[in-house]
Amino acid sequence: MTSCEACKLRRKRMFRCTSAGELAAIAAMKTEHRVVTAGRDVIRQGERGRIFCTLYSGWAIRYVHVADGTRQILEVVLPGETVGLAGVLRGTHAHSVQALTEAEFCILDGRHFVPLAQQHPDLAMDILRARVEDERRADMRLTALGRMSAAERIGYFALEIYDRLGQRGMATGTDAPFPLRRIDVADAVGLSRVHVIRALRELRSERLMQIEAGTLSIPDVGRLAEFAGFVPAPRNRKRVIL
Amino acid sequence: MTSCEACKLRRKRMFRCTSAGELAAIAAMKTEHRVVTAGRDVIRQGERGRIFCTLYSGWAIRYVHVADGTRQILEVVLPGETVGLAGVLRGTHAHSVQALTEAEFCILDGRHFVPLAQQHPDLAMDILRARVEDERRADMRLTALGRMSAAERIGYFALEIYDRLGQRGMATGTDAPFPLRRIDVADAVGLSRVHVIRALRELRSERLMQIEAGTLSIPDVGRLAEFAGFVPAPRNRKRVIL
DNA sequence: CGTAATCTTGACCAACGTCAATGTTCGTGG
DNA sequence: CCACGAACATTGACGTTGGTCAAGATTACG
Repeated sequence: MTSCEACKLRRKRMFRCTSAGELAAIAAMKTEHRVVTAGRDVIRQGERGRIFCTLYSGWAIRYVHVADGTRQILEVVLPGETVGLAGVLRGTHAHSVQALTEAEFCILDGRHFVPLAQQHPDLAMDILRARVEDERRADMRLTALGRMSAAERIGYFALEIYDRLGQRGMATGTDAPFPLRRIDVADAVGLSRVHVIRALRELRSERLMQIEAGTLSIPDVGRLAEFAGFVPAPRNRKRVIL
Repeated sequence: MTSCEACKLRRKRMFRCTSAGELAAIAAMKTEHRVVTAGRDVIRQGERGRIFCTLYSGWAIRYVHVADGTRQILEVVLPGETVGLAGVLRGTHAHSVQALTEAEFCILDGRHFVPLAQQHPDLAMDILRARVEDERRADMRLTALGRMSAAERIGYFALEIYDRLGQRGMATGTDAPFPLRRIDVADAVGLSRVHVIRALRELRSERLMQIEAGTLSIPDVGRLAEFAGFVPAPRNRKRVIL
């Protein structure tokens, strides 16, 4: 089991340094290092909020099941992000978490969270800061669904992910990995699979962006950002990692 | 100026009791009790995050300005809810807050927040809990915009507000105050004003809900909830109030 | 009583969803 | 190496939902 002390993720520049005391407490919370194949749920909507987890490698999504049998993808989860904390604090997970590619998760014991946060006020404050940043992203996604056209929504969605990949050093030049299928994009931006294909054709013909063979290409980030009304979040502060 | 110690809101059953020490610290953070007329902004998108505030009475909205001149309403703010904390922690307010009716706000000094939270870990934890609950609501709103029809979205939106009004004792029987205009509903659920009117006609003809003369009527909450896929949040814990 | 704001309706149009057929990619077994 | 099937992507035809525009109707308020 990969130990928190040896964790390569937490050395990345985008993440906050963790004091020795905090690190020990986080390590004590870790119960399992779970490797999951693509398509597997790690957390299921409705489950008791016993665990939460940090994505160590690979891609995942946070989604809800909708009454008519479809789903709404709430968020794409990238390495270093923690999911399921809400379910721990509320008692029940209100959404599922699924691996999109083969992925590794650090499984954390929810019972340890409250004492940990109370004994480490700095850490607790940075967790709050991270949620506040996530809240802003959620606000922007809501705005995209409420007020933008199909092509703009997709452009916005791609840019948000591209930006977050860049922070992790996972985007090279104009390209970034992008393992989502058309149906995943559709379920994230609130469109049908077929219409996503049509909007992607439009975006490609305008040379704004392209998704091909699991790779997202954005020839000119500024131009796509203007088209989609995307404003990157300021990076004034490093993010906590649990 | 209404003092925090004499605050009537915090006596409501839905809110958590505040210890004497916490109350003193919160009172020290309060810089102003501001009465605002309908339509006035209390926080403006782009502003430095110097202040945040708790709505004491009246209704407000949290919204963002969209490039094409329209707006997206992110949330309806009800008495006892705090807005702008994200702007304080991020440095800049990413959204505006506007009074929808004449409203009273407790204006709080953002500089005092971090020390307050660190000296009162229980309070900090309850703030985190409140945000986690808000996150769930945001997830559900996203799902409504992404996957539901016009009438369902409006039904969902109305029920969410009706439920929150109920917690505050502001809904009587089948009725609740509802000062939003058609255009406000439209900007909240991502539709045009005209289409909101059409969907409301449908909802009224099905006797699911009605908005008339500033009053929302829901003859049968269960039936509307089924129609709109609304599941009320469990009320296992009281909410913090700042 | 008059004016401004908001609501309502109908006509028309654009965006998006649905369905069905075809193409493409990729892994598997012969 | 090839044949086959499964999963996914793509396209076109067509239907539905929701947006836009413009003209009254209603309400609130001075």
